[in-house]
Amino acid sequence: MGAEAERAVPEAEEWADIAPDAARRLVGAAVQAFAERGYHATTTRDIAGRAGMSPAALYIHYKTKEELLYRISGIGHEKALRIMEDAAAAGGTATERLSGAVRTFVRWHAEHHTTARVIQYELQALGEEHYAEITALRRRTDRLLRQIVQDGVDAGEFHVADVPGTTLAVLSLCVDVARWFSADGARTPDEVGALYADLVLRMVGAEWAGTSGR
Amino acid sequence: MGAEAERAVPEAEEWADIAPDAARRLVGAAVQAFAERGYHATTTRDIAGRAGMSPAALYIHYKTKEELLYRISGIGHEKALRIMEDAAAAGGTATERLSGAVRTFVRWHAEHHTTARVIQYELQALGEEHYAEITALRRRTDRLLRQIVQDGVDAGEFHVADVPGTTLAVLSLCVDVARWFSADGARTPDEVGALYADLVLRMVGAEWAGTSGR
DNA sequence: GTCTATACGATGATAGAC
DNA sequence: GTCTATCATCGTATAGAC
Repeated sequence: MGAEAERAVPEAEEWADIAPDAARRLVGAAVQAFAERGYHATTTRDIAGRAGMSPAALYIHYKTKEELLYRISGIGHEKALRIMEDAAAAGGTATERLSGAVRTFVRWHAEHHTTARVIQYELQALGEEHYAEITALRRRTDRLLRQIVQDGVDAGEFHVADVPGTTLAVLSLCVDVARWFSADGARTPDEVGALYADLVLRMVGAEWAGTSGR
Repeated sequence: MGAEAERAVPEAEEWADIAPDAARRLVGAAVQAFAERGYHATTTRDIAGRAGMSPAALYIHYKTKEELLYRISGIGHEKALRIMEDAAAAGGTATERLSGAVRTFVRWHAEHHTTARVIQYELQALGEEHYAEITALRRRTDRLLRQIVQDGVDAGEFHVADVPGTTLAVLSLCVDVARWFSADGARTPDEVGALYADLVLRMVGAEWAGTSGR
């Protein structure tokens, strides 16, 4: 990476691989608008306007408004899944893997809260087929996390009575960061990630959990 | 309560104090529609249709579609606040009060997940003034929960490094139940409430937390 | 209070010039 | 590829009869 590109806005490089330039600008504009007002409250005119184009220009690059949401959702969910995959495949104890997974997953949801808010809370606006496709990605993420928790239980590191229920709660907790996180809030994405990793280790009854608060 | 009124649908009595009958039916229809599709994707025609009325009939009872959301949001948030107030005012240790608060709060969000989904996830559709009013109710709920946590820390029952952050996480966790809970899922509202009460006690490092899983 | 009919602005999407 | 102009439709809300 060139040292001169300091990227004040994380979103700037988030869609770097989308070409041409106009298509990328449209995605960026749509993410912002969808996150602010919601999919249905956002007009194609608004999206095009933010991208510096006429309303018609949008349809050169995307067939419908829904396709725009679908693209955003796909890329976002693949990124979230990748994070979970990497954490699950990492070495170390279940405790270390769970801690890493939560820290990274939460940090991404905080850092990219605009994108995350769209992919997590505008799902229902997807068409039926697209919705099913995205749901499959979500289930894979859930399975990976559940396996880490199960590994910890099997190894005697965690103490969890209801593994699926606890996993669901953990995922719900982490995802919901996208809803309340604000860039000008009191906490950095790093700090939230660290806090949440600690909280989740407590939730699963990890042996050494809670040390930091004791 | 009469033994013959078995209420298969919890929503049926949720708006019991709204009169006249048509206004109540409209609120019920709006809650269902808003929860299913979201506020902006719901048309006034849809709401009126579900309530068995013509589109115009809606405007006899509510000035705008937004007012309908505002009424729903107000009643729902007041109920949620009441739950938290009762739990905070209850006797017993901080551990008992936190456990009770979470169990009841979560049970309500599961049992009334349709209403809860609307009041928690369609907030942004409110007008500016209404939004501010509702936000005030939300802040009171947050303060009450935070005080319980702080009490537990002060009493040495809890071990929490970051009280506001942990409280935020707990509230986020509990509220998000409304998003994923389904009446035909594997768990009853009671079960979810019990699970979450346990998880939250672990999150705050309550002295005896985690017993059930160990 | 409810209905039918309708005003009227906004919206997703397209046509055709450049 | 982008723009201007425009279409067809939908959506909120109102008017006026009953």
